[in-house]
Amino acid sequence: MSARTPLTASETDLASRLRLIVTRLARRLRTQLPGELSPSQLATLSSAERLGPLTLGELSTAERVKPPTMTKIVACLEEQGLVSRTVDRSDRRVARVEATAAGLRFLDHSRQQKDAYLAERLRDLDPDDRAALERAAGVLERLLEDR
Amino acid sequence: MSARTPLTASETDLASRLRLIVTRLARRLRTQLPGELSPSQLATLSSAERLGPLTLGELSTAERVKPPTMTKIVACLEEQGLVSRTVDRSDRRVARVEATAAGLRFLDHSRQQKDAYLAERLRDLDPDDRAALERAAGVLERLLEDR
DNA sequence: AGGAATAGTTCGTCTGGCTAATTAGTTTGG
DNA sequence: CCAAACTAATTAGCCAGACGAACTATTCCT
Repeated sequence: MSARTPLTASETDLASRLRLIVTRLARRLRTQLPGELSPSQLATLSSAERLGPLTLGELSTAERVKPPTMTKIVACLEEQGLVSRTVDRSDRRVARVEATAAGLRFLDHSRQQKDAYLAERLRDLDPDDRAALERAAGVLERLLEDR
Repeated sequence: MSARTPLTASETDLASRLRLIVTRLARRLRTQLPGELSPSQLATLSSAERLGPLTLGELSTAERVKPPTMTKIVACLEEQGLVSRTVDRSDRRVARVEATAAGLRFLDHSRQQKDAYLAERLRDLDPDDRAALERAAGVLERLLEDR
């Protein structure tokens, strides 16, 4: 976490370009879909799907949210039938949260909508611009992997 | 805005990879720096800098926020000495908001911090991975332009 | 068995956004 | 030329989402 040697100008320059791009594009994707679920509800639903059945505690650390908040988020998702809770049989303190079929449908639909926005713009690119994005996507995916 | 021909699988696939990358990275950048200014305060300060002296009304449309909200945001920034307000001489209803020297320093500092997170990770990449990102940055910048 | 630890919830509060109504200043039609 | 209509900003009151502290229920440990 500590700096080893000072960062070069080209390093910080690329970093700040990427930061601007990422934050602006994310904002645009977010505002694209004034969904019926709050951002953290949607994110929680998505985590529940990606990471399989999770306890409330696991969900709250994954979403970087405090336990009381997660309690409310999950309660709301459950009311709408998008997730189900099942108490662990061997430890009845914990409850596992899982996306329901309706939850999966909802996620799928909302992703399609968001993807459509991007895809619509991507289709206008010439092949080697697109290839550049494919390449960068791989690099960034690896970069996001290791913590 | 309407679809011309159905999107191909590779188009939507790249779109959804990019969407995931962008939303996750944005989230990480956001939570990275639990700054002393709220997101919209920071964004407002930044707009005030980028777009020169702006009226409250202009700021509130730029930030997609309602006028009363902008009143509060600006009041808070002014209290901290990061922006200044000057009433228009010819129309005394409007007030123009401008970043002060302290505001500029603050922005500069906070940008450096945010960039540091990314830059730290970018420095571990081999040259052609970095080149791929440079290339992609250009493509995405253009893509964000036309809207 | 009984105390410490753990998962989740409840309660009260704070923050940041909104709408509706208000104030102050400007423009315009009769 | 002045009253009505309009406009910029503010004030007041409300709501949603997040938080910390305290509480309940359950399990673990000796």
